[in-house]
Amino acid sequence: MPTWLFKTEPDEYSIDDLAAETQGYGVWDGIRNYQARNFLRDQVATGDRVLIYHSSCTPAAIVGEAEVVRDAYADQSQFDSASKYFDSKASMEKPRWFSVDIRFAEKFPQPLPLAKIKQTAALQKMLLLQQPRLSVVPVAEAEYGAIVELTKA
DNA sequence: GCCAACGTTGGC
DNA sequence: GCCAACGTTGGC
Repeated sequence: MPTWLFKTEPDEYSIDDLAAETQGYGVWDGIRNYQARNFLRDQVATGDRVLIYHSSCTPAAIVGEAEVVRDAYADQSQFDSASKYFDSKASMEKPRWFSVDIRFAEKFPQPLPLAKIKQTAALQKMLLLQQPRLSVVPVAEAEYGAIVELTKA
């Protein structure tokens, strides 16, 4: 199964918020970047693993894992004029943005901070480092394995 | 809060 | 289709 890394600002929506979802899954919406959108829409699929990354906080870190439970569908927030994610150029017929649903899997005993990722030889080629502003990023199998090792207690 | 990097918008 | 201006991301 492919693995992804999704970024979120914990002040907005943290892995704890995901774990606390009473419906058993969280709606991953609000992605407003075309490259990230294309990954979500075209490649992210039910069953894929998702590493959850907390950004804009101290320390920025990979904090846990989730699983995709619903393939991409139109992000409802683009149609909501009251939402900060509203997009006047999007229509029901032609949605511009997509969301997926994910289910909390686990919180790592030891989060993996960005500084540590930068120091780890096996993780130097992570797209996370190459394209620091992308919020949905594929993770290579070997990288995933290295990350799992580093997040064990 | 600063600022570098980079994505988006819009006039021409 | 170029490119300047502007906005956003995100680490520090």
